Parts: sequence; C-alpha cells; structure tokens
Amino acid sequence: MMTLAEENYLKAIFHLEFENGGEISTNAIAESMETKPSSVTDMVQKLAEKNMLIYKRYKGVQLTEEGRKLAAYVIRKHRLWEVFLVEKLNFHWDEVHEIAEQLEHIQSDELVTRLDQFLGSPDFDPHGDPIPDEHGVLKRTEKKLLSEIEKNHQGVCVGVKESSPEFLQYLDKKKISIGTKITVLGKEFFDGSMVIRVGNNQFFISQKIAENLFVQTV
Amino acid sequence: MMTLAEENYLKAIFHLEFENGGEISTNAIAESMETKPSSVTDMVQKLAEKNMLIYKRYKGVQLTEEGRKLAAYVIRKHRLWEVFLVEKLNFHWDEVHEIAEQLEHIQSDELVTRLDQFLGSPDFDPHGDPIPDEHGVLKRTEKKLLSEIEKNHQGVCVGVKESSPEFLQYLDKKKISIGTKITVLGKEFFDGSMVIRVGNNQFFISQKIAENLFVQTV
DNA sequence: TTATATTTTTAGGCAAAGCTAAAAAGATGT
DNA sequence: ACATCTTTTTAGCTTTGCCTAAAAATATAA
Repeated sequence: MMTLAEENYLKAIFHLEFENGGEISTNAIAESMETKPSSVTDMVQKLAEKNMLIYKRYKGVQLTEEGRKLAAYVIRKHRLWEVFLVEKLNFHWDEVHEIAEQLEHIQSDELVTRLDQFLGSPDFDPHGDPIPDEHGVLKRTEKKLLSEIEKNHQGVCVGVKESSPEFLQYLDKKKISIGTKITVLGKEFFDGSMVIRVGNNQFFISQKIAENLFVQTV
Repeated sequence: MMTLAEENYLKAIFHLEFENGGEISTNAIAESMETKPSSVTDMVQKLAEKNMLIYKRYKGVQLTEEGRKLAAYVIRKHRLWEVFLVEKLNFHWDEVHEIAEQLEHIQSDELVTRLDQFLGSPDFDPHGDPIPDEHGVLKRTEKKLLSEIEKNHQGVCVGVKESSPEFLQYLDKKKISIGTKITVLGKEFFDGSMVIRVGNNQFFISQKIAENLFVQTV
C-alpha cells in the first residue's frame, strides 16, 4: 500500500518526466513539491525500495513501469473527480483542484470504474487536460489557445486558461462548454479579434476571449 | 484543523454517547475503535486541549458542543456519500461503508452542500440510518424491523439489516427500495410470515425477509 | 477493612514524514 | 589541476499516532 505522501511524490515525478523526460533531479522534485531536497532524498529512497522508481545517488530518479502506472492512476482519479465536480455538482472550473487533490487518494478500484461510467468515460478534465485511460496511458495532446487557430480551421473546446466567474458566465451564455466544436471564420490581425462559429450561431469574440480558451485540434 | 485520526475518535465517541449517554470510558472507546486504552488516553488528552471534549482522569469523557457538531458533520458526510454511492453509482447497500469511511474526511463545506443538493437532501442513508442535518442535529428515529409492525399498520423502508446480494436482488425484484411504503395486511403467528402491500402489488413474505428489513413508522 | 481485580494512566519506544545544519559529491572556471 | 560553487546526501531532531510494560487509581469482594 502507498501512503498519501508517496502518491503525491509519484504524481509530481510523473509530471516532471512527462514534461522534461529522462532523469529527474532531487532539486526539481523539491521545487515542484515545495519541500526541502533532504526530504526528497528520504522519500525517494523509500520509493526505490518499493520498486516505484530507480534511484542513483547524485544522479536523480526515473519511474519504473509500476511507479508510472500508479502515478497515472492517481492522475486519472484526480481528473475524473474534477469532471464530476464540474459536470454533476456545478462547480466552476477553477474551484475544483483542491477538492480533487483530496479525492484522488480514495482507494477503491470499483469506485473509479463506476465513477468513470457514471461520467460517460470522459477523455478530458475541465481544464482540458487528458485523462489517463484504465491502463495508465496518458495521451500527449496538442492543447492550443483558440487565438492560435488559423482561419477556417477548427478545434474542440477542452478547457479554459484563466477562469473568472465572469468569463465562465460569458461562455455559458455563448453555449461554449467542454466538447464544443469551434470554427474560426475570420481573424483580425490588428486587434486579434475573431469571428467564430459555435453550432449554428456565429459571432465576434475579442482577443482576450480567444487567449483564454483551450482547444484541441483534429 | 482536525486530523483524520481525531475525526475518527470524535465519531466513535459520538456514537457511544448517542447509544449510552453520559460519560464514556477509555475502555469503551478503545474497544469500539479496536485500539489500546493507552492510545485512547493520549488522543483524548489532545482532543480535550482542542476543546472537543471534557476529560477527567479516570472518569471518562464527554463531548463539548463543538465536538458534538464536528462529529455529527463527519457522520453527515459519511451518510451522504453512502447515498451517492448507492443511488448514483449503483453500489449495493453493503459495499459502501469502507469507501464512505474514506470520503467522510474530505474537507470542503461547499462540496457537502452541493452533494446534499445533488442527492435531493436525503433524510436516511442506505442502511436506514438518519443523516444529521446542516446544524448537526441527528434525529433519534424509531427504526423497527418490518416483523415488528402490527397488522394494518405501515412503515417506510429505510434500510436492511443483513444484506446479502441474494436478499438485495430479491428486494429489487419486489420493487422494494429506500422510501418504499409497506403496509402489513396480514400476519401469521405460527411462522411469522406476512402478507404486505407494496405500491399496487400485494404478496406474501417469510419471517426471514421481515426480520431483515428496517422500516420507519409514522 | 484489607486484599484482589479491573481500569486507566504514565513512561518509554517505534515508524512516517517533515525540518535544519553540516558534510560529501559533482560541476565549473581559471 | 585546484579552488569554488552548487547540488545532494547524511545526521540528528520534531510531531503524530500508535504500541508494550509498568505503575497508579478505582472498584469489588471477603
């Protein structure tokens, strides 16, 4: 069994590997976890004994297959709970992280399976980040800002960058939510504004909007 | 802030007070928590310092208003999550305790409020136990076995006593679930069997069934 | 009342997970 | 190559929550 602290370390190391690849340094882990390098050394040795990672003194760590799977599973749970909180309990996108941070440590495989089903096996969380599948595979997706999309191209809304209540309400009003397909019909280079199509409606949006909406391109 | 262990102690003491009243002995707590009396003494002293209970050496403990409220809140969360697991994720009544035992410690008042709303503010959990309200008030209900109900009287199903999959399937088949109104039409003293009405159907049930179904009388 | 039994507390230890301060290893610049 | 700087590790201490064994308080029984 893994403790809560161990799971959090695995998660952090997983994210660092995902972004930087290769061996992850003690310092990098300490920074990302806002803790001291000496604490990291302690924990990393414990995780190495549990075969969750390979640790070489002064050389950094690398997750084993087992460690990688476990970390992905915790991230899967985190993101599924975020979907639950937003879709079912009507939380805003920016209110859910802390709660999911707690919920991700609940131990019950059956619960995860049923929660996933209940939510319709979503592929993305409310921030547009992909949800690892049952086997721990995390898709490496191209998450772009809407503002980066070319004229006549389209993307699927997968989340928001900064999410103030005002912005979220605006999106609600415009019927934009996760999974919504957005087509860029026109783009003004002077101010970065756009004309987009959402469903059967087409309308104008400012650069500020376009720079705060994440989309995934096909 | 309360730790997980502290919350579990408060919960246990709350239950003991609810059932036995008055001062609760160190031994009683140790037994109900499956731990050693010396551990209880340690913890009880800590809880006394946090003003959660009044502790007199060799005399036992008594919850303060603050301790009582906190305990009731944890129990509220536990039972709300049980309702969620059964009603929304289709778990069986007897599979949810362990998971709820973990979920009850998630810290977020907003989450509890929204979960309660999402579930339609239920009054009972799937075992027929009342759910404390937002103010920490736990109704002292008369939970009887169906077998104790008199002829021509009725009760509302609030849970099961022993819940094997077979029994639960039987109840499904007979369309009996939480909130179902059951009327006793006839009672056979020889074998304790009954004829009951559920909705528009009426049928025969054995004593074994009647002794495993909890109902609340009006 | 005095002896015995039970309950409760105290004392001392252990594991987890963190910290600070000091030592050791590795990297860098001249 | 050597001195210096950075990174990492080690050593030793703290808190939480548990344990065992021994001591103290209370309850019971002759």
